Amino acid sequence: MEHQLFVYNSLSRKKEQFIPLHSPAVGMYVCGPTVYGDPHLGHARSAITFDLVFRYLQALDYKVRYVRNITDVGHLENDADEGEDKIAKKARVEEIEPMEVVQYYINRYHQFTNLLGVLPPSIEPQASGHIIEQISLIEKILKAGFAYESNGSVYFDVQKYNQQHAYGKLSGRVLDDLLSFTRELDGQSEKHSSFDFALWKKATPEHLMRWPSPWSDGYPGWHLECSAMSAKYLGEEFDIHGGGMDLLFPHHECEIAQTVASSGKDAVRYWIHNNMITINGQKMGKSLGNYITLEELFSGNHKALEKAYSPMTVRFFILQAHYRSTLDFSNEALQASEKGLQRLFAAVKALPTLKTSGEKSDYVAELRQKCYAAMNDDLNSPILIAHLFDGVRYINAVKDGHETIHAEDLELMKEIFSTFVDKVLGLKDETAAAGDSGLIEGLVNMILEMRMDAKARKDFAASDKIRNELTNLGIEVKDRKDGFDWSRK
RNA sequence: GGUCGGUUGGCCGAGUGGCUAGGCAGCGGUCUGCAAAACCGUUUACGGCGGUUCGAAUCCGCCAUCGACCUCCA
Repeated sequence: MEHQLFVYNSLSRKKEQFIPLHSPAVGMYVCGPTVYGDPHLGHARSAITFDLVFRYLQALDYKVRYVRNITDVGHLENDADEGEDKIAKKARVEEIEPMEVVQYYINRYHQFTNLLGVLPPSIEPQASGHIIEQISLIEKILKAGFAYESNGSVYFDVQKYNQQHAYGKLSGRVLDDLLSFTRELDGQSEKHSSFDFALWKKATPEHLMRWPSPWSDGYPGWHLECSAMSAKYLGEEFDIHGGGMDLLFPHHECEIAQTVASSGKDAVRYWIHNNMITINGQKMGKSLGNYITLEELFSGNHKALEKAYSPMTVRFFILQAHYRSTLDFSNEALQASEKGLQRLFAAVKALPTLKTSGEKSDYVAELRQKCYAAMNDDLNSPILIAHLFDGVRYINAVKDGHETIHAEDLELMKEIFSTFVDKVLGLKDETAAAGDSGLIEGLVNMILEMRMDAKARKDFAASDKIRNELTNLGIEVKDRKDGFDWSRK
């Protein structure tokens, strides 16, 4: 590979050069949503972060198998492996089948991530479709002696595991410290220790989602699906595992323990975690009740929203921050992104119309290098965007005749914008996309030509009337020295 | 209490031992019948206190403060 990509590995807490196990093939597993609620801004950040990784790896000519799971079973409502399954609860409350809940929210998730320009993963496995794999993994862990059965349920024996391996190495935790601070078990629990976690849970009689197993009719523990499905589709060892930072502990820590316990080795080479979205400095989350769903965001129908924000505005807003930083939500920030994105696309639209002349310059080639350098440095999309805005300034200067661009440089500039704006950042011009745009374009151009004639006659009453009418129809007109530009709002 | 991470100009948000991202907003100007856009210029920030250094916002220490995780959360 021509470029040296460095990514921050949560395990080593350092930026490391990314070297795939089997280049040019890359295996990436990302924790997807638990489908019991509408997707919100936090889901968008995770989806977009790993979409960026997916896209950039492909731009570097890697062949990526991107697996993103759907959690549709086993994710419990409360702590200590004692609560109700989230999806089962939703189904009970709404008096529908659990799988109806699952399907509904999968559809919603796909609908909204699609609007956000998130590419579908290569494989999107569901936990409920991989019960056999999960049971077989439990058997391996039992056989290796790192789990025990208790009243029809199976638990992972964290303390035993910790005697031979380092439990907590991903999140920087020390088991003894954890144990000394945690509350005592009440003696009723099936677990030997509070940090043991469920691999298999025996279903209560009223529990709807249940499968037969050697231990009981029941269902798998939440952490298990990722270990089982990543191994199935990416092998015992693979390159990247991603997810939100809030999954680092205990979810990913447990995954590591399960994998090491069953196979004796670590599966994941690079752990990548995206940071949270905050609102008024506080994490946006379901449990805090301060989250904004994507539907609300796109419609503006939420008390915290001054207006609706388009999917691309949201995507751009998220990409303007580095994925490992918290990103604070505010109307002001979203509106700044909205304006900035318009400026970016105005330049993209101007690009094919630029007149070429003058000498070749190093500027464009250097710009291209800077863009790659930004992405190679732990996928620094905000720096990439800053460089692209440099390019925007240059494009505008050429457009206004203050600067010249050689034909070869123009081609290179087009390539840069196509690669980075379209392919890597995945930004699409929403205003341009319409099925009948050909007809509309023709009509608007015709009307604006007539307005030009009116202007030439100094009939400003007519020309202003045309402009006002078009503005009312959502078409913004911008006069130029030698003609006009227009765009749909 | 433990672990980790922030604290940057009006707002968002990068980065860095010396060359002072970027976006948005503001101000002044160019252009324009007007408007918008664009362009040019402009406002020069890094929580506090010490230390290291020729030089620190960037490294170290202490303090303050905010947050994340330690229960489910992207």
